Formats: sequence, C-alpha cells, structure tokens
Amino acid sequence: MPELRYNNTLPAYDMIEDISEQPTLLIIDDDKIFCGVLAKAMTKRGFSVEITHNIEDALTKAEAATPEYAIVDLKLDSESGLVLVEKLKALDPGTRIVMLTGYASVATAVEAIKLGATHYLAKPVDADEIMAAFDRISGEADTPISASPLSVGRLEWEYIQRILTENDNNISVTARILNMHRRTLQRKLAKKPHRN
Amino acid sequence: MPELRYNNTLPAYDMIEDISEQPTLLIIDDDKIFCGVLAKAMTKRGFSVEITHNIEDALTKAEAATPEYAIVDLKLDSESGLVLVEKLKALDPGTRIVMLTGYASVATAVEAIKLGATHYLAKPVDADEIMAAFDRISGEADTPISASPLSVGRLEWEYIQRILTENDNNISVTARILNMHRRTLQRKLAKKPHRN
DNA sequence: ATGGCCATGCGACATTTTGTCGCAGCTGTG
DNA sequence: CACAGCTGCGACAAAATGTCGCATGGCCAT
Repeated sequence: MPELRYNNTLPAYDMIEDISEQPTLLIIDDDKIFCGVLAKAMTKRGFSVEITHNIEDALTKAEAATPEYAIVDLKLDSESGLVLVEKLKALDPGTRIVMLTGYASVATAVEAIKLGATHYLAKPVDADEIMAAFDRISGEADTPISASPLSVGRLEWEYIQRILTENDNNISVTARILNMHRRTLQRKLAKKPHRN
Repeated sequence: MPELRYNNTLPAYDMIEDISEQPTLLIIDDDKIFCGVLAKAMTKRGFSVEITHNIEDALTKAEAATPEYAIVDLKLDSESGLVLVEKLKALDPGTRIVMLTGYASVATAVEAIKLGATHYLAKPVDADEIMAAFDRISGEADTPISASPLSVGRLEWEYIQRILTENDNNISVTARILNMHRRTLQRKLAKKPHRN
C-alpha cells in the first residue's frame, strides 16, 4: 500500500511555497471517502497532509513526526477520538486540534475542549470552516447569544449525551439511570441529532 | 435592602464547620427567583453565597472579594455571561465557574470552556448536578453516584413548561417553536407531571 | 483454560406514542 | 359578518418504544 500523502496532487500555483515550510496536518477519521476529500482540500490550502483511520495508526504517525495540526473524528470505530486529543496534546501542547463529529452534543464538545481541542465542529463541515477553526482564538467575536429553543428531540439528545459521558459512555448504566430500556437508548444513539 | 446572604438559614447541624472556612460562591443570573432557589440550595451544601443579577454588580463584588466558585448564566439581560467568565478567570485563574444556559448550544459551550469555564450545563439543573460539575476535572469518570438525574420524561416536561410559560401558554406557538405537533403537545400536556 | 458477570449490537414482534387530517367551538378584529 | 388564530378531540396510519432473546467479547477469579 502506497504512502497516503497528497503532496503530489498539489497544483503548480501552490508550489511557490517551499514544501518544507508547509504545516503538517494529521487527519484521523474512519470514513475513508471523507478523509480523501478532506485531505485533498487541505492540501490545496497548503498543508502537508497525512491520513489515518484509527487511533493506533494515528499515534504511530504522531510519535514519528508530531503534526502541527490535527483533525480528529469523535466517533472512531470503537474508541473515542477524545483519547487521541489528549495524547496528541501530551506529545505537543502546541498542536492545534479540530474535533469533528456527525453526532455533535454539548457534552462531548465540553469534553473535547477541556482535553485541549482547539475547536469542535459538527459535520457536515467544509474545509474553510476548519481553517477558520484552527485560527480561532478564544475570545473571538462571533458568538451569537441568540439561541432559539431546542426542539424536545434535541433537548433529549443533549441530555442523554451528558448522562452518557458522565457515566463513561456506559450504555447499560445510562439506560438504567434514565429509566429507559437499553434497546431504546441504543436506537436513540444510533440516530444523528436533529439540527434544531 | 438586606444583604443577600443565606448563611443565616443554615441549620444547626451544619454549623460544625466554621463559617470562615466555607467556600465562597457567587451566583450571577438575571432570573431572581431562580437565584433565590439556587442560593438556598447551595447554602445548604456549605457555600457562602452571594447573588448578583448583572455583570456590573458581579464585577464589583468579585473585585472586593474574589469568589472561589461562580455560577454564571449565559444570557444576562443585554451582555453575554461569557465576558464575565473571562473577567473572573482574570481575577483568579483558580476560580471554578459553571456556566448555565436556558438554551444550550455547542457554539456557546465551546466558547465558555475556552474562556475558562469549568463546566457548561443546560437548565433545568439541580444543585447536585452543579456540585458535580464543580468537582469534575476533565475526562475522568469520577462517578460520584450522581443522585437521580431527572428521567428524560421529566426533563421534557420541565422544558415544555418553561417554553410554554415564556409564550403565554399558547400551545400552538409553543408547538411550532418546539417543532412538535400541536396534537402531540396537547397529549403530553394532558398527562401528569411525570414522576421521576 | 474455564465459567461467571456484564456490556453491547441487533433481530423480531407486540404495544404505545406520534404524525396527520379534519371538524367544531370560541374569541378578537376590521 | 367574515376572517384568522387557538383549542379540544376523534380516527387511523406511521413511527417509536418495550420486551425477549441470542451471540460476541472483555475482564476477572478460580
């Protein structure tokens, strides 16, 4: 299997910059198609991109060459991308990490940020948003306090996520605490959160 | 107007501890009823509580005596409670701050945590959850046998009641806001306030 | 290694709860 | 009065949930 680097796809007009000065970016997501698309987009934006699809590989690569930037998916096959955030930060506190997830919730967002993620974005997301997230300094303006009420479905999702994270993602325990059947909780978790 | 301190309501059995050793807690929320209830609950849990309803007063009090703990509402009348988080942290980085919000969103959650909030919780919350939030260091499952978080049914009920009240008990409007069928809302309201 | 214990993912099927329509009554307003 | 909006409720299909059961896999003490 060939090296998964996309530098060779760089259009000429981007070559004005010396490759050795390109910031390094590590992408970790189990969705391979998504990885490919994102890698291409980020390469075009001047990053030297590497891809991995699981935590193990990510750590191997990161230990070999600590990336300056990282994009981590929250829901990897089995484990949580959160542990990766922690470890990447441990390797180099200066690493800028954007956490992505199709199952966004405030509970996981809080965890991610506390562990050192630079930002937390919900899929679908485009490369420009990720770029903005990397640059984002905390106090930055655009935080709309508007806040329209969540739908009950969304409220429930957020609540479940909170109890779940408070219980180490143990579904059985969470189901018992919430007085709901494990099967039902599974089904709810399988669905993506409705937007509003 | 008397000082808004609730130490005088402390039951005797709590006096075993010297008042001067009680941790100080500053509550900032524009909902005065909510403040009162929360203050009482936290006092009972051993805090020396102070209340303010706006940023200005909060800063004045904080500068006079930096609190060790703070509970900040996200939506204060005009300004955002976020700026307060920042300022409290500037006064004393050790301050533990829990941010509360009526309408949770990942965006504000991310901001709050990046600015230094210890945790971010959506209303309705009970005092025990706030206590847990203060103690919660990132990541680990301390699992202090949380009491009984409300059941999802109960949470939903509380939430619906709140939105309903905010809309003059107009069922149609509330249903639309909540993205739920009017018929369904009716049926939910017809049922009893869910036992836990 | 072996059995016990528990968490998990998921199929299948009976029950319940929602989503939808529709209609009739009530109320304020131009 | 006509119009428009809110409300309560019946009826029936569609979707979600409660329940069982089973197989897999991790952990641990025997």
